[in-house]
Amino acid sequence: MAIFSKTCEYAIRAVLYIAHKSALGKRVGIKDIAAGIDSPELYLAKILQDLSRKGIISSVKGPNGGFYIENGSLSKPISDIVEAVDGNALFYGCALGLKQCSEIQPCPLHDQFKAIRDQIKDLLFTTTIGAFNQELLAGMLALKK
Amino acid sequence: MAIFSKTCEYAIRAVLYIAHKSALGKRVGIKDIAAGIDSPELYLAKILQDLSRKGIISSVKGPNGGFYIENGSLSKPISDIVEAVDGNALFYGCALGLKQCSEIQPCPLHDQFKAIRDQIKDLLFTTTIGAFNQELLAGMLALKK
DNA sequence: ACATTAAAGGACAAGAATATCTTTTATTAT
DNA sequence: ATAATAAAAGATATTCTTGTCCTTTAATGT
Ligand code: FES
Ligand code: FES
Repeated sequence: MAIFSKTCEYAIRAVLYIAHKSALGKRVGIKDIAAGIDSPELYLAKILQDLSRKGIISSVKGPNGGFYIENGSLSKPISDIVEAVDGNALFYGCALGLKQCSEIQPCPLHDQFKAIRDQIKDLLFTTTIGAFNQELLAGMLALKK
Repeated sequence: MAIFSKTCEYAIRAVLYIAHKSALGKRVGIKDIAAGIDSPELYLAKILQDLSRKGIISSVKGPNGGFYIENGSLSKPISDIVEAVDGNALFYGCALGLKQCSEIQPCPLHDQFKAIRDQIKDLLFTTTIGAFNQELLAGMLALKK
């Protein structure tokens, strides 16, 4: 098992793709994005519809339409995407699936896992959607397989 | 999404349950285990069959039969269970689902994620199945919801 | 030997995640 | 106004995960 669902992996890659194109004032169509991140086009369309409804990305229909990200949204954390798609189990859930993670009745992995989980939170809560724009434009980071 | 599959959560909880009972020389039946870790009995039976085939736990049929763990196996790492059930994507896979995690064509989260992934590996590779036996016997750790 | 017990094995069912297809709605350019 | 474009929406298909049921096999005690 990976750390994110496949849907969430597509979502993050797509949002980062849109973000760096969007920083240039360009809107991008679903075909472009799907090709850019190597994902099934029609499935990705569903995911982006959802992110659009949730206000993480924006879109316009019609000619020259497409997806884009408000400048203000570039400073939103990656965790917003994760939470929208996978929920917050990764941030607050018990590693071993107990109903709730608790200090009082901890599971065997609790102490060590909590430290790791805090770092995952830290990574996702403090890294913004726009953080990689330069490196993405420079081609130093990959979004496709 | 949680960090382990539900199947893997059941597997780890069950193995730890068997381990601490087993340290007392007791074998435990599937009913006992399922009640002890709060899991669907028949599904758990399938999971334990699999772990038994893979040599992580042992079993005997018939009266006074049940599951147990060889003393030697108590020193096996938890990662053996995870790998048997969820594979090794968590240890070696790319956070964003790229075909392979690479230093040369890293995904945006690579640098930071690698550090976290290394800690997950460290936790699971160095923590043994038997490590929690005392605390489990003392009732200081929980395995059920 | 025989009956009883408990896991192993195979088949099936329900649900969720992933993926595709078709129609509708909004926007733009002519 | 009209035609063309592109996302939204709704419906359906496929695959994987999770869960259950039923029969078989192996071990034990009498
Ligand atoms: S109780 Fe399991 S991680 Fe906290
Ligand atoms: S390339 Fe994505 S985690 Fe290494």
